[in-house]
Amino acid sequence: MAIPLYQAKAEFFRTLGHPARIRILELLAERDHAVYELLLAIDIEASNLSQQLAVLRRAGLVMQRRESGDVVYSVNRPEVRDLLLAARVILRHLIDDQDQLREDLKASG
Amino acid sequence: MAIPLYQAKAEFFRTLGHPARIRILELLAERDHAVYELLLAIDIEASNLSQQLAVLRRAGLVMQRRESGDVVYSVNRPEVRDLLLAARVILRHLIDDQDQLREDLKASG
DNA sequence: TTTACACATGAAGAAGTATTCAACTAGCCG
DNA sequence: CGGCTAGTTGAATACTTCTTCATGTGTAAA
Repeated sequence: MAIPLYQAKAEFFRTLGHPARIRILELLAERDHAVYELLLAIDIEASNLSQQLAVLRRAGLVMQRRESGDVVYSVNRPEVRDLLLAARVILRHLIDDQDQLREDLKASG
Repeated sequence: MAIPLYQAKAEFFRTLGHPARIRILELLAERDHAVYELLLAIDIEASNLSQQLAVLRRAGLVMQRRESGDVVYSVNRPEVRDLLLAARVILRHLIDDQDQLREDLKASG
């Protein structure tokens, strides 16, 4: 095996690099969700949702269980919440920067 | 414009989803580096390195300046460090989980 | 057991990203 | 200025990842 660590990191970030997977994680960070709930919230095809859930499962980020009829997913690593938060902070700054740039251009042009 | 936020987040994570870019950010999180230093540390072609630096620049994560002859890069958003740290923590757990699984398999098989 | 529903999987074409090569630009020194 | 070195860019091909569709599996109710 022995995958270099920086490659594992890159793979990990790529796992997060999809709009549907981000939404899934954010919903699951709030509380556990059944598949049909995710389906209602996310607006993609059922089979696509399954694929994305499979990606997250393979990465070890979420877990599946069966509960009185339907399949319920939960976040396996609570730290995911911290990560999403850290990302949100940076993104906020990046977007502010962009807005600032736009302002400056408007003012000078 | 008006890109949904979860899409911006996904894009942001994809920006980090490349081994070379991770290494660049980690090196720059430590201290500023000239391009030739990155080149020595990372072992990819110069033009490839430039491409990856361009990706990070476009994302607004790093900055370029010229300093007595050579081009020096620095991290634009100090919070990147927090993010990389949060990722490291999760990754550590994920890898531990995997190891544990391997152990269990070995013990039971 | 048969039917029905909810979810998962495999495979294939479409879409996106990486790596490489060749050509270009910016700054520096003779 | 002319040529040199360091870094960047664009474009082409190779590689990954997405999305969709057809099919498979599991559970529950009839």
